[in-house]
Formats: sequence, structure tokens, C-alpha cells
Amino acid sequence: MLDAIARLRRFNRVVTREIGALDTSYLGRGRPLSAARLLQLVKATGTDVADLRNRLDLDTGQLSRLLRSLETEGLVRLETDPADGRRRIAMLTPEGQAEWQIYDQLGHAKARAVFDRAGSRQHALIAAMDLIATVMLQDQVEIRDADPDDPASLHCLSAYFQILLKMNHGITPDMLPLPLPDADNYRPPHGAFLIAWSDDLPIGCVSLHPLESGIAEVKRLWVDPVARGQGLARRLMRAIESRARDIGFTGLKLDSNTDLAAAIALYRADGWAETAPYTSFPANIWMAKRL
Amino acid sequence: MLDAIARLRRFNRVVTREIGALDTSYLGRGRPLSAARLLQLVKATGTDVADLRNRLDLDTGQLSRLLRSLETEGLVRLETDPADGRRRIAMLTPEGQAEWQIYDQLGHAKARAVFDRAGSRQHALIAAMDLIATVMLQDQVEIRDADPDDPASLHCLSAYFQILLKMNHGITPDMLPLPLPDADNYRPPHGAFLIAWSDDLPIGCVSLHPLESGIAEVKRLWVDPVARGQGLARRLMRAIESRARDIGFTGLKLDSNTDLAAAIALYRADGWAETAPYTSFPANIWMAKRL
DNA sequence: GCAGATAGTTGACTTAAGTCAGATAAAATA
DNA sequence: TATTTTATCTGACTTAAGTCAACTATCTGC
Repeated sequence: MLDAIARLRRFNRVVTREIGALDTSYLGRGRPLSAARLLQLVKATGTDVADLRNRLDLDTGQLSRLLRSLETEGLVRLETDPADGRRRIAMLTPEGQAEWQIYDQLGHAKARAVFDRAGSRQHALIAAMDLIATVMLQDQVEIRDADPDDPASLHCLSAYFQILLKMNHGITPDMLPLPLPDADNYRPPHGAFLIAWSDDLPIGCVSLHPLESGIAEVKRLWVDPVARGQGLARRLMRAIESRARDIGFTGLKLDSNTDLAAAIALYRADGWAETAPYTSFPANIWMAKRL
Repeated sequence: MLDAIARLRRFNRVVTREIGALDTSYLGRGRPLSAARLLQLVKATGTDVADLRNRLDLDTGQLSRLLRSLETEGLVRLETDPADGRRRIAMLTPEGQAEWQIYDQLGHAKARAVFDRAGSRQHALIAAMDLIATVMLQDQVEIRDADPDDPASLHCLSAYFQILLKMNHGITPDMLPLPLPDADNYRPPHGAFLIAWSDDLPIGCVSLHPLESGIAEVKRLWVDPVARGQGLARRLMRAIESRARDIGFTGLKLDSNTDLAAAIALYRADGWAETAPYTSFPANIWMAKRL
């Protein structure tokens, strides 16, 4: 194989140029690139200034000034965080939303051009981008609570179900309804639904619902293939166990299939032990853990 | 699947920041980034100023000034092109070469850090980078003559041989010697060896050697998986046919295997027809074409 | 040999980007 | 309550980057 480092450099060169080209499409709207990039990160519902600074990796002074310029343009409104008077929250004004839309469309057009060039390799291209971004962001994966009906949750669940379908245990698509019919059991105060985020891409999930008195069941542990091998499954399991403790459960159960050897090894290593069957069909192993 | 465009944006954001970080490692040597990048492109043997301008996409005035600053630092020497008095050639002085080395090592260290983070997914990461860079550069693939003993040629041949081994026709590694024992037959004036380059990565090859009076054989057509689906195989075949014509051959032959259906379809579409067997073993189809 | 094209240099300028210290106000901690 | 920490803002500044036009020295084709 040719020098991996030479290949990284080639990648850098190409992507720098290509992304530069993508970026310059944001010019022509009368404001510098950094302001345009910033505007795109502000959500209509409001975004923490600290969050923006983090994402763009900007100096406090610089960000403050950029926000000020967007403010005087009438695109952004700054409010003090009611929960913490030091923090400020940037929100889009109606004019700001309109401008945001325009940038969004410019971005779409450019992105489409990239994907069009990929032709039949579109899916491979997207997977490659996800892999690279996920590797580069791997220290910044965040696990947060989510609503089971949220689009991101549905994305995770549908990816999880795809895996079940591929395993060929006789499961058919109609046995896996989305959204979940018993979603309420996965919401506080009954249960929980956790998503692992890499930037704004959901790359893993796990959920919890009440099973019997004092006992909850962990279900639907999923980790995106691009994010495997970094201990994310373990982090998700520990997070859901901690949620179960918070809710007041004293024990957990789960069912699985011995085809998923890696998952079962993880459960065992984390203090789970085999227990009596309590479900049927695709499951052929059942485990429990005291909290 | 989540919006492909949102994923491209995430990729852009992450890679911009990450590559920015890679770049800043070139700072700390007392000169601006653009000067550092420029220095790295100057070869010890000399590089055309126009070529530099092209690669970095810089304004003539800006490049001129950057070169001047490197010159007064004593890192670069500018000479007039003996073949064209308007052109100038930049070459590294001994001090410039030393500085170049330092930048090279800085780049290596940073790149290694990226790969280390990838852990077990290093190969996947490299493949993903190659795919993205190749897609983005697909309009700029260049086919050039190469020496069969050149490291790039050996890279292509070994990738080609890997495919043969995987096909499981009873071929063993010792039947595929590298470098080629009959390399001279693939050099002018007897034959040819062509490589398709994407930037500085070889992504395809094809070769030609004399078979019988007036007839040459096309061998070892290979296209890197990351570059498939863009008609590169056809471009390579047409290029090698044109080389054969230049040398003076009046006909071509090749052998193949019906397992390679796509390749055979390509040959047929390009005017090749089946002919009598002239080799044995892994081959089970033989084709010929008049020039 | 001459007009026009080409390659590069230089000066004058604008704009974007990044840095840093000091100020303010709210929150967290002792 | 006093002190320290945190989040942001502001002003003054430096540096890098990009633009434009005028100029010189060659080369190319008629």
C-alpha cells in the first residue's frame, strides 16, 4: 500500500479546495464568510453563544463582533438565558430566517452537485463522509435524552430494525412498526430513550421501558457501523443503567440473540448474567442485572 | 436515511476545522501559512512559477510577493527558464531543503495523530478518504506513461494481483512475481505501461507487450475500487490501443475470465471479438481486435 | 520587424481574520 | 458575605489575504 500519509495529504489538498469552493458560494450576499457560516448555525429556536463558539472554534471577541454585525443587520436577536444570566442566546429574526433559507438553498445546490458527480457511488460517498467525520469527532460524542417519536429516534430505530431484518430470523417488516406503538413507556417517568450524537448526526441509541414491578427492560441498543470500535455501546449501556437507577428500578433485563456475540460479551463484562427466558421468538438468550 | 445534504454539511464543518488544525501545525515557524504551503510545493529540482500558481490558485501578485519573501529568507532561489526567458523557476536552496524537511515531519506527525485516533478503523478511514478525493477529482484523472518498475506501477500491479488471488482460480502468490521479470517488454519501444493518476494517487493501470509478429497483448487492466463507475477502464483501454497503434502493431489480443463479466462487456462494446485460445489456465475467454 | 500575447514584478490599496487586555455582570463557592 | 470563576463584550491593535492597475521583459505569429 502507498504511504497512508501521502494519501491523507492528497485528501487534505482536495477537500480544502473543494470545500473552499463550496464556501465561496456563500459569498455574494454581502457579508464575509465567517458571518455567513455563523448565521447558518443559528437555529430559529435559539442557540447558545458558547455552543456557536465551540462549533466554529472562534475567539470570544471575534464571535461577539460577528454576532453584533448580524444583529445590526437585523438578522439575529440576542437574549439573555433565563436560566443563567451570564449566558446569551442567539435567535433568528424573521429576516434572519429568510436569509438562512437562502444560504440553505445555496448549500443544497452545491451539495447536490457533489453528489451528482458521485453518480452510482452516492451511498458510498455518504458513508465515507460519515466515517471520516465520526472518527474526527469521536471524542465529542454526546449522549442525550430524546423523545421516542423524535425524527432522530425514528432514524435510529429504523436503522436498528434494518439490522434485525438482515439477520434473517424470520422477522418481517410488518412486525416492526414505527413509530413505536408503546412510545409512552419509553418516556419519563416510565422509561427513557437515549441517543448518542456526533455533532448533529445520531450514531447510536438505547431505550428502557418498565417490564415488571421494579424491573425495567433495556431494548434496541444500536450503534452506527461508522462509529463502532470506540466503546460507544458500553457508554450507552452505562448511561441507560444510570437512568434506570434514577427512575428507581432495582433490576434490569434484556433479551438478545447469540448471533450477536460481541454484544453479549459486552453485557457479561458489564455485570449481566443469564437469566430465565421471559420472551420468545428471535431471542435465544436472556440476561439480567441488579442495580 | 437522514438528509444526505445535512451529512455533507457536517462533513464540511468537521473537516474544515480538522484540516485547519492540521494547517496551523505549519505555523510556529515564523512565516504565514501560505508561505509554508508554497515552500512545500517547491521541489529541490525546481518548479515552474506558473505551476505553483496553478496548484495554489493564487493571484500573480500575491505569489510573486510570497516567493520574494522566501527568497530574502534564503530558502528559495529563482532562475530564469533557459527555454523561455519570461518564465521563472523556483528551486530550494540547501537551507530551503532543510526547512522543507521540517515541514514534512510536522505534517507526518499530525497525520499520524489522525490515523492513531482511527484505531482499528485505519484502513476504512484511508479508503474513505481515497473515495472522497477520487470522486472530487474525477474530472481530473490523467493517464500517463510509466515505467513498469516504478513504485507506482508496482502498487497497481500488486493491487491487480490481489484481485486475481481473491478470485480463487487456484492462483498462488508465487505465480505472480513482482517486479515483472519481463519488464523490458512493457517499455518502449517494445510495449507500454500506462497509469491513471488522480492527483498523485495511481488509481488504474493497463499494459501492452509484443505477442507475435505485428500483434501485441493487452494485460493487467486494473481500476481501483474507489474509482469504478466513471468509465476509467474504457479510457485506459482506448489509451493503450492508441499506444499500440503508435508503436506499429496491427492487432491486439487479450485473455480474460468469464467471471469478469463487466470487463468482457466493455471489450465487446469497444470492438473486441472472441478469438481462438492462445493461453491457458485462469483464462477461459480470448479476444482480439484489429487496429 | 512589429503588434499583440504572455509571464512575471511592483506599488497602493481594501478587507477579513485573529489577538489581547481590560471591563462588566452573573453564578458558584468558601 | 466576600471571593473566585465563568460568560460575554469592547476597544485597540497586528497580520494575512486578496485586488487592481501600471510596468518590464520576453516570446509568437504575421
